[in-house]
Amino acid sequence: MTSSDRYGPTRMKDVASAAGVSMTTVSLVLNDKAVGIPAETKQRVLDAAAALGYRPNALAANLRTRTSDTIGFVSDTIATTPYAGAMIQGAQDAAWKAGKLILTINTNGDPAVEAYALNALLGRQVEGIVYAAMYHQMIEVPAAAKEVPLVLLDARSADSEIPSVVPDERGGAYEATSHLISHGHKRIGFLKNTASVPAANERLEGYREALEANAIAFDGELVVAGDSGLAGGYAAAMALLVEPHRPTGLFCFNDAMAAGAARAAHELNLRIPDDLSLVGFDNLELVAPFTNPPLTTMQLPHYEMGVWAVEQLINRIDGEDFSVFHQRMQCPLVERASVGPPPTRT
Amino acid sequence: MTSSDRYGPTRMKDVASAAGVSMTTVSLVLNDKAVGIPAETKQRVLDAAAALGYRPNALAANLRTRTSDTIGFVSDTIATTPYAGAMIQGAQDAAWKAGKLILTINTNGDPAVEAYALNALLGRQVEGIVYAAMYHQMIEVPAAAKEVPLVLLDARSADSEIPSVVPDERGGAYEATSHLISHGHKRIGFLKNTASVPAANERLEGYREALEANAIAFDGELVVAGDSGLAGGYAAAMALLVEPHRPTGLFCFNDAMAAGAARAAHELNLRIPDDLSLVGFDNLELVAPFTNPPLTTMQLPHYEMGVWAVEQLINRIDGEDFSVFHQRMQCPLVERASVGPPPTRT
DNA sequence: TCCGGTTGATAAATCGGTTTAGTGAATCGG
DNA sequence: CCGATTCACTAAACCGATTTATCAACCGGA
Repeated sequence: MTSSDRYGPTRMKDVASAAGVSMTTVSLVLNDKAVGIPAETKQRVLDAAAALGYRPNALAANLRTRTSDTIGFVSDTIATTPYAGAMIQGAQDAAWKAGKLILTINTNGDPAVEAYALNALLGRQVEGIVYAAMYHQMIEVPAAAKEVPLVLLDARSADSEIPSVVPDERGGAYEATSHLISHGHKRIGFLKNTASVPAANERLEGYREALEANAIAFDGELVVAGDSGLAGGYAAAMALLVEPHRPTGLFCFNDAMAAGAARAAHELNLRIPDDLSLVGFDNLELVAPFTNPPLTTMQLPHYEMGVWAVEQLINRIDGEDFSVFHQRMQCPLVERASVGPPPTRT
Repeated sequence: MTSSDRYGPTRMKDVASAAGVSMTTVSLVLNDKAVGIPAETKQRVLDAAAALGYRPNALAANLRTRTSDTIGFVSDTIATTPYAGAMIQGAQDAAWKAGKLILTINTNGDPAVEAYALNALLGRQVEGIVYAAMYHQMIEVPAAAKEVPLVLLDARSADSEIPSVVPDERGGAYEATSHLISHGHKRIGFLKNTASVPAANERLEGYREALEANAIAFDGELVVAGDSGLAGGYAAAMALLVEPHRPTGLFCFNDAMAAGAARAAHELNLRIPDDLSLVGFDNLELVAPFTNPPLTTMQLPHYEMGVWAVEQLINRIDGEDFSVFHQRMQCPLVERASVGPPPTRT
């Protein structure tokens, strides 16, 4: 019944002949560039397109316009962290708002895969690339990635020309420590982790700065390192809590360590928050709310970072904004029930 | 210095004139379809392509070949569950192996977004669509999605023509219960959740079947419902454990409820696993290993489901396999330390 | 009647590849 | 030595859109 008895989806040509106009007219109408086309013709085109169930072939349009409305999302690892979801969600929401789709690839940290992946993305004419790490780290970006606008997500590069967004670790640590101080704590321990990641050093700095700002002397003995899991937190906390002059508050590198600290406290018959106050970091959605008592902690702004990265990328794609090169995203405090005033006698 | 002094990336035409051959030859060589082309010419083309840093425009190739090497991944929600990562990872790995890229969109459950998203994907000529839910559920698939091969991931549809993969809830529950039975437990409770999702009913069935298979009478009083969080598990377990003839083993709808049950046990001074054995479900990566003691639980095979979905999709795209319509993926038991023999006197 | 300007539209080039249909020269069988 | 293959390669059509350049018809004014 259609004008051409061809197998396959309807093309613009089909719409054109159905409406009795040229392809040019159809294109103009469908893209709202129909400046001099009378409403009657316009409607005829629209009707024909609807009747035929016409769906433009984006590949063809993109080829001609040399665009793709697609951005690449390259990550080293997706599955092994619970943070990934929020970051991707943020990135997608921002992309969606700008009418762009996201091509995702995760490389599992394999440089060969990475090179191949970048080629695949660039071959598909992605307009920009978000390069995401699943925890705050320094990375080296392959040269190929720099062929299009590029933004680093939860990672930084030695190349300062590449915009990046990471959590404000120092600020978060500062606020966490200040939170304890504001409740009256003076002896505050820091459970740091042994790994040498940016987060570790910066959170320690934030802790120190908060003490300093409140005229509390930094005491190296109150900083104990452990591995960043529950066991490490348990061990580190235990070391501090058995001391006679033990701290009344603990700022922990992350929620897992905080959970370990809580376990140590339970074993020592210290009640939380009555005898010991605890602040974690990360706000793990399935951990922090469910410790006993629920853990006060700092939220890692993964969603917001994802949004920022894509927005920034799109600004660069549009050639609008090149000003901000390095964003530190604030980590908000999530108050639950693990912080209270210190016990009256220490 | 190049043959054409044009701005922009090098095209096949450039490679052709650099190598002194036609575009046809270049295309043939680069796509390994060069049947009758002598090695010398082939090498000249390869060298020219390398020298110019030629990267084929996939959009153009795809337009001509009417393919896209792209599949769409539509999900209702990504961020709010910790499972998403593994599913996406599985899907990506399988896609990657087949040389395809994944366009991801999440709709947040909004039907308008969904319709728009499907149009965007189909417009980009995706070869197939994976439709993923973030927990096992029944869904209705928009008609548009059926225009290309389609596979449901962690979801089922009333339309039995659509292949789907979901966890084998019943089998998992059967194995979990059997695990308790094999340790000698006879009075086994089931903490079910109140929501009416497929997982709930099927896990209850698996529990009953395991009892039956081992000649243990089903006792409705040992099944208590609670909300699917920690609080619900706590309340439900408490109700069972204060009874004089309390169960010695508990199969819990999920790990969060199991954690709640553990908390209830602690309060009642019941030791795990000496006084009470516990099996969870989901193997939440940040919960199950860190309860005290670590929780024996059933793993949801998200990665494997992701792989299966894409493999199945690709089979259908290639027109190879249309046989399997509904896959139930086994949930393996993850043994930790929360199950032991029942106490000698109950 | 002729001219300049607007209106409403279109033919054809183009994007960058793939693929079909050939072409001219060399080789081969008889 | 001649027709038939094979070899090595290419010109041109094509995929399905966008965009440029152009055109016919009409209108008002000189």
